[in-house]
Amino acid sequence: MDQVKDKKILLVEDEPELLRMLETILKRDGFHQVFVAPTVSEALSLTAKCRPDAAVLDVMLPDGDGFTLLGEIKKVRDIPILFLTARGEAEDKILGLGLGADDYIVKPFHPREFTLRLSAVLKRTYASAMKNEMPVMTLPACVIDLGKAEVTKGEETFLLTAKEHAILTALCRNANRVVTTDTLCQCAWGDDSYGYENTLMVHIRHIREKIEINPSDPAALITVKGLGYKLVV
Amino acid sequence: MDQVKDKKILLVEDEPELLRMLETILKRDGFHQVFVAPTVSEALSLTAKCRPDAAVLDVMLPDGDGFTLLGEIKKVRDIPILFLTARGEAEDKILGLGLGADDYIVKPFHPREFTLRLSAVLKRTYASAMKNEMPVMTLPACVIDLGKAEVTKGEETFLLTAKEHAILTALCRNANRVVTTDTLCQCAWGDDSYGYENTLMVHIRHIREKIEINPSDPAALITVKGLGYKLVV
DNA sequence: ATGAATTTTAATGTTGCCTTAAGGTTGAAT
DNA sequence: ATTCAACCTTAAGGCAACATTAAAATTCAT
Repeated sequence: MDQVKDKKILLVEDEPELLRMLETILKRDGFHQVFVAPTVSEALSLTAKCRPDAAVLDVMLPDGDGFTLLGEIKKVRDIPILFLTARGEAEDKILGLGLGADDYIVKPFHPREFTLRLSAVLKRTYASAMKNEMPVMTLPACVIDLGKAEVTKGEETFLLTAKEHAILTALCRNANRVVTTDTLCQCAWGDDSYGYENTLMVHIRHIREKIEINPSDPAALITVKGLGYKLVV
Repeated sequence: MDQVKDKKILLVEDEPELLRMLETILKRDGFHQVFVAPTVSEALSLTAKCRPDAAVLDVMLPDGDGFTLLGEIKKVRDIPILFLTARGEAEDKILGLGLGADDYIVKPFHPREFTLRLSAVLKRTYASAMKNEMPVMTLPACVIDLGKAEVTKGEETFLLTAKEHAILTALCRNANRVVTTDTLCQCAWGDDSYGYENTLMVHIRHIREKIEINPSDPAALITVKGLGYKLVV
């Protein structure tokens, strides 16, 4: 459960070829929550919508430069920021002056160096926060973050309610294994949980609405008739 | 007075030519307390004697490698360490695995990049110590300075009271994650904190009045019904 | 001791989560 | 085909959890 790889990365780069390459590298090295934007304006709206945990910015962008974008992002979210730059291109500006950049990487770069620097920055920033052991589950359709009590599906994130959180926690802890209805009820309502089977069903539906692509044709939260449910990851 | 330049730097490099170059660069860029050692053993004795504030280690050394030296140094002093490495030379080991390196630089490098990275590492490590242990959080609407126990929103600055400070500290330490009501009560009132839930709510309101644009429509201090609160940054 | 600032209590208002319940599907067994 | 059981879906109301406010109690500095 490498928490670093579960962080949401915002990639801002206008050159399509380089963008595709960066995305491929990230995905290959295990980052599965990558959001991309080719312009400053799109980057800002994405930041508001997806709440990334770190951003990688090219210095040169079609509708502005990375420095001002950094300022805008930092105003909204205090996340670590990594710059992409050509050799000699304002290197001292980036790290030296207090612009707020956390690191920068010089083009052309070794693919691994990219993810290494990103991981290092994330580790520094979130080291203390990552001690907490609430798991992050990655499904094909979404990411379930029990610590944040939220699930991110595509570009929207939903908050989990108390019951949903309790039920999903039980399912995540037993990922890929069937959890009986009784067990789930106990997790959500305590020992005296008889009579909540119907209510459980409603909550299952609500959870499916948040984690499934098509809630009526579940692919992750599978019901096993007569037994209970299982979360397939 | 630039504190960073006053820090003591330990340089461990066996190749005389490169060593001289590094020393020159450091001196030229204002670092005036530079200690050098060509071997692991000498580096260790120097560490004990001079108590450096940061170390720059070559990966390859005549009587051992930089990794084990890192371990030895970290055992004695918890200082930031920067690695010198040739391209491709065990790059992933250095940053990827939690070896404790704070940064690394690939040979051959731009002279200025060297001091920039070193400065950045020093700033990161000692920035909080130079001011105060307490973190500063930047939210869209305000800046929370726990060290000063104040929050600045627009043009006005509010002081935090003791309870507000305790609660906000717990929330900041767990930024973006849900903190249960119980935990918050414990942080503010100690172990025997049952019965303060209502009081907590009042304090939450007061905090919101200081950190939110519209305290009645919170954007940063979010309540997660049935679970607790989370501070979204 | 006095007054201001902080914390707590308590009473009332509000919200949206949880639950209920009614009707619909599905699939297996007869 | 019919029956039955298990599960699904939906919407609406109740109620617990949270919000809000003001005033009382406490603390603290002067």
